[in-house]
Amino acid sequence: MANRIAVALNALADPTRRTIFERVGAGPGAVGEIAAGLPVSRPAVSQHLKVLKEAGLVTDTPDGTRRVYRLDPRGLGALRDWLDRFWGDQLSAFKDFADQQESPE
Amino acid sequence: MANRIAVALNALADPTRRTIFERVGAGPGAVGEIAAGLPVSRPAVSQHLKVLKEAGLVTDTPDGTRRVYRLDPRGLGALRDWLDRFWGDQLSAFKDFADQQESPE
DNA sequence: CGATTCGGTTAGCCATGACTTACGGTAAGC
DNA sequence: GCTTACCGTAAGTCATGGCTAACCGAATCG
Repeated sequence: MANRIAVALNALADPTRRTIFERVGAGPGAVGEIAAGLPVSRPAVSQHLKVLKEAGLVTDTPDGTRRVYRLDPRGLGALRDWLDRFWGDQLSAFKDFADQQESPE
Repeated sequence: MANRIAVALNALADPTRRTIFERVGAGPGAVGEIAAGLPVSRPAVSQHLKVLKEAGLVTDTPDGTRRVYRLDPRGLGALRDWLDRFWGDQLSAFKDFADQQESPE
């Protein structure tokens, strides 16, 4: 369970992979289509999609020789649940304090 | 703005750093206290805390020679907002489909 | 069935970053 | 003031992983 979070966070840590993920989030697409709008090669995109798939963040659907990728709500949901675990007492207590200090770099 | 997300996700991607983050989430503590319960050296923890701090995930408060770290709601909030952006039409539409298929590996 | 297109896989190179050891700096205690 | 405790920083080493180039498999079309 905790491992699920680890894999998901690790997957979203890479900038290129995050770009691919957001691209898929904007609408389903094939590997070639996604790679066309990126500065990396198609195999690189394929590798990234594999990582995202194993992280439960995207799913693939064969369509002839093509392969359409779309978002997978499972990974997103797990991440969200994990984040919500930190909305505890001390956090909301500190929230007021932080809102006042608000140091704009 | 998008950079804020990048830094936060990158910070949480490392297992050791995520352990430290969860430890801080369980309650404020000094560097030595946190390092005592981990298999890595104290400087390593210090470096990780620096990354977490720059990511807006924790804040530090001097207390004599000690330095107490606690959670920072800003980073968490930014991450949550970013995640919520993916709860769009296609995702909720796919949600039903996914619930039925539910392939338990 | 041969040619084409699309995608996943492998091998290898190279940059990033996590870790330890050693050091310097500051605040409390005798 | 001198020692002790606590922490951050610098330098250096080593493993992880992202990228490309080349190859192989599968499905469509003539």
